[in-house]
Amino acid sequence: MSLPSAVASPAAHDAYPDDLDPRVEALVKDLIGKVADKWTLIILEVLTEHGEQRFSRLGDLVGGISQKMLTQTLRQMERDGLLIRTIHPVIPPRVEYRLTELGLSLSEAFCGVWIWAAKHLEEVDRARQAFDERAKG
Amino acid sequence: MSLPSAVASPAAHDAYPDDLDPRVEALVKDLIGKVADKWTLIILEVLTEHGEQRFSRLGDLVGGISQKMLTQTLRQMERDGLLIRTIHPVIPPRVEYRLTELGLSLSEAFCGVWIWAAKHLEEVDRARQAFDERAKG
DNA sequence: CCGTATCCTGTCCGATACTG
DNA sequence: CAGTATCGGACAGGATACGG
Repeated sequence: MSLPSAVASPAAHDAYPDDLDPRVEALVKDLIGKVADKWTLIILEVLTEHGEQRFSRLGDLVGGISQKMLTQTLRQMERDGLLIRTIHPVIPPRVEYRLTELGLSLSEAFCGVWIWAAKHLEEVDRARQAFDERAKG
Repeated sequence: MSLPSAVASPAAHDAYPDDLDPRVEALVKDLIGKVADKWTLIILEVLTEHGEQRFSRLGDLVGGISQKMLTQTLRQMERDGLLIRTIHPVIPPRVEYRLTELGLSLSEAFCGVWIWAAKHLEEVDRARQAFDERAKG
């Protein structure tokens, strides 16, 4: 996927696609709201990095997620077509999750955000300290 | 910002930066969790597209946000160094918000996600219908 | 092992009213 | 205009127990 090149306008406006239809825009915002969930992001990253995984391993790799939230988030992602759930009829049961093409494409779209977070971690931390200092003094 | 080129590995792993230190990884996940909030995303987009804005106009442009959430989200973003709040000492009071360089860089990182959402809106919708159909039948 | 069901607590978030 | 304060309903999300 190639991003539209930023033009030299006063405020870097045109990096975003202009969806003129306000109804479409509302839908996009709504979709963003669902898909930009913390756990969804992390699961996308884990599955991208480690490939297909079974339920419990996925939970370990994600870290700090309850079984309930893991199930819930995985269901929503499955419903949205981001991943496929495969049940192997063996004992003990074995369920594996893997990204679809759609899921992988979303993961790639989020890639820049992960890089941003890793890169600017300390800068954000400093900003917070400065803010808190000003608020306190 | 240029993304690292995806290498031809089995599952497109290496698009993500590998932060080996688990403590750093935890911090990154935490930061993602805060920054990937729905309202934060939309405010980033609005300020990127329309430039510096005052409080109420911002609320209108965002759409569907309560005054409380707007204030709250703006404060957090200011604390994180994503935007600057300028108070003009006039009557009636006039407060303007504009992105910092940091905020703009985050906005750019999210750009790909907006494009993804706009592009795959219908695909997600179809996936949901198919899923619901299977669940019902 | 992979869930679902239940309970319970905290937090989100809108509505409303009030200040400078 | 741009907030702050407070209330209250809804829901997120953890802990636990149980079922297939």
